[in-house]
Amino acid sequence: MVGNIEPRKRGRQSRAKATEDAIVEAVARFLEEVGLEPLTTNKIAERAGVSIGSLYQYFPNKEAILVALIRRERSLLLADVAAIADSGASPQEKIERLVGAGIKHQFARPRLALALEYVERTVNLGEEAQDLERLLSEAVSGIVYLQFPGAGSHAPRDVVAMAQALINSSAMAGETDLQALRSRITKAVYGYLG
Amino acid sequence: MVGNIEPRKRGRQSRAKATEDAIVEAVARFLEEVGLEPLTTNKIAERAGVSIGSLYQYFPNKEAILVALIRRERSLLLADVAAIADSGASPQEKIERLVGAGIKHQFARPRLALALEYVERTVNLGEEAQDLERLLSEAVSGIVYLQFPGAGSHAPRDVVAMAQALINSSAMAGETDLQALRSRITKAVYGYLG
DNA sequence: CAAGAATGTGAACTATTGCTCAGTTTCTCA
DNA sequence: TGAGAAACTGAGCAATAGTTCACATTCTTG
Repeated sequence: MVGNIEPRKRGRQSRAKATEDAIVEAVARFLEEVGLEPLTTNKIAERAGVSIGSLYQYFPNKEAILVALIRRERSLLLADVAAIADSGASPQEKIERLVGAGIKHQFARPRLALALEYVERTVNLGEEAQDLERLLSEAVSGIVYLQFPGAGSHAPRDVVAMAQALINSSAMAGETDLQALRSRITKAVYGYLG
Repeated sequence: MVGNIEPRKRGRQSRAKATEDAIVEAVARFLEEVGLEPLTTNKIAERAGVSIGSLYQYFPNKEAILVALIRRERSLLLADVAAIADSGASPQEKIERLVGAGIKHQFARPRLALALEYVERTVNLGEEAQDLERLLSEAVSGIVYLQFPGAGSHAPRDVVAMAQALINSSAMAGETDLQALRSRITKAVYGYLG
């Protein structure tokens, strides 16, 4: 299952793009509803409403589809985080918004976010997905050090881990009061950093 | 009446117990060194130095071995946590020790702890493993509310999630200064609760 | 020791996996 | 319109999965 993770063919027609998207989205839904272990290429194709042959026209193997999904999700989050970093808001405001972005992202598809958390550590992300991860990490670090210049070297990593854990825990418990969650996280983060 | 006056013939059980333990431990090592997805019953048997037939004499299927492993690990942690809860220490001291127990547990076998975190959410834990989980959760709740009687209803769950995330993050980054980690976690916990 | 119980063995079966490929359908555009 | 390009199809292949079972070995005990 190790190998090239690039699409075999660059889709030129919109039909191709739609098929590719359908495949990635099918994996997302399967991870949400069933799980990682029973995920097979044939089931992916079936859910996507596509033949198994088509699937392998767009992805060289199963892992590549997971990586594409990770890339898709990470891009969404990165866009929000980058916008916050580049905004003219105060450092404190940026941190607040960062927490909000994390909540929004994970609450959008909680089970998917949880499943991908494991997949990300398991799968060999390609260069592109690793770049996203790096950009994301740098953006967060920048914001954290802006507000807490004296924070330790693992502060950004820890803050992300903490927030992620709190959000997950809350989402899986079915909470809906996101304002309350947001203030709990902010409290924990400032307690840790300040 | 089979009043369970078990003679417990020495040799009769020790060989069987050793085989069962070897199987469970083989899974633990495989999860640490390789991962969940490539885990197969034949590989488990091979690592345990046992035939595949023997494996199925002790466990009805692969999942059951994972559950047995989870039970083993949870029991270790529960023993420590219960001892802390039953000790005569002050509430604050109990919280300190609780954090210490979490660190000790996850740092003992970090990769295993991480892998099991995912498995626990995936696999259907039996009644016995669920009981352990419940007891653990109750013990932690008791300690948390002792020190923070006014804490919200999800405080114990959140504190555990936070601490777990910080420890994981630290362990996977290869940190060794456990005292520093402990104080960081305590800070985050008190920041969140206080 | 003898004999039954407990424990251990591994070839082999079935189902399923990831994946291929020879061929068909649909689209594009001169 | 028709012919080449793009997209799609699905039966089927080799590999591997989980699991079974008929049999061998080792232990316990009268």
